[in-house]
Amino acid sequence: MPELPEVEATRLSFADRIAGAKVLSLHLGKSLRWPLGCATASLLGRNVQAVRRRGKYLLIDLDQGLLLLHLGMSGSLMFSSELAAPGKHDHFEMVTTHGTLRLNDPRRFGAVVYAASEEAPAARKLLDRLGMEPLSDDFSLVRFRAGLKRRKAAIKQVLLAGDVVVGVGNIYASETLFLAGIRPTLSAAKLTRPRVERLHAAIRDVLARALAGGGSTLRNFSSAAGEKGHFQLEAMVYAREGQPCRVCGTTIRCLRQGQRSTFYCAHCQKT
DNA sequence: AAAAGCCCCTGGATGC
DNA sequence: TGCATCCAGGGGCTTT
Repeated sequence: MPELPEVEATRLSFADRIAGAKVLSLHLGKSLRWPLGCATASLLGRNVQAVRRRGKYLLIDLDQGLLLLHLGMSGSLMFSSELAAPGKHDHFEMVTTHGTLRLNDPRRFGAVVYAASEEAPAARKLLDRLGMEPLSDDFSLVRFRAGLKRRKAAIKQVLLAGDVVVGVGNIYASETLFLAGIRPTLSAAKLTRPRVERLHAAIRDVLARALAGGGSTLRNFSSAAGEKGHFQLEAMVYAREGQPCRVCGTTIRCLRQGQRSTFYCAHCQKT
């Protein structure tokens, strides 16, 4: 479910409401990807100061230390003062004076990790490798181009890896490459300047539009306030194998790159 | 340093 | 209806 727009929409849906809250209890059930990294009791009484995002990680700042939270493939958050009883896949719960934050994650690829600070090893291990934020000013054309220049791997996989630019998941990787008219298998280093320009614009455009639409995706999504997104952007290629390209009618193809599906139009994305 | 594979886990869809 | 197989929006870790 969550690529950058969904993670950001999730953040926006509860950041203001939880800010200033005091932690009353904290519970990590069936283990997620890693252990929390501290005793839950040690977090009681701390205050939530803000919720930030870095890549697909949510950073919950406490007055001392922070929680890093990742939704993985199937995670979603709810924040409310009136939640129903926890279900089978609710693996993390933090009760605060402003409401209860709960992580539901069937596949358990998600994570909740405590770090004493953003410079602590527990945080750096996860954050250090992350590339530029696509919706921020530091995602400049010049830096994007420089980042791609030193990568010989296929552009689709470089986008997905997240060390040049973060937040582009498997759906948006296919979609942005279609919009930019670039073949997913092309080496990142070999992209011509105009192609890099088009890709740069496509990434910003698609992610910004998805976010503006309430952070919904091409599939299901609801924010931590339980609101569905209203993203009406239709997939041009994703999951459309065998169907006609919406632009030229050519049959959309699917290929495997690094154990993930890639969809593209061989006519609109010639090289 | 970079790239390629592997793996974590559950559920839904599909096919026999 | 039951069972096996395949696939899924992520990403850290280990091996080349």
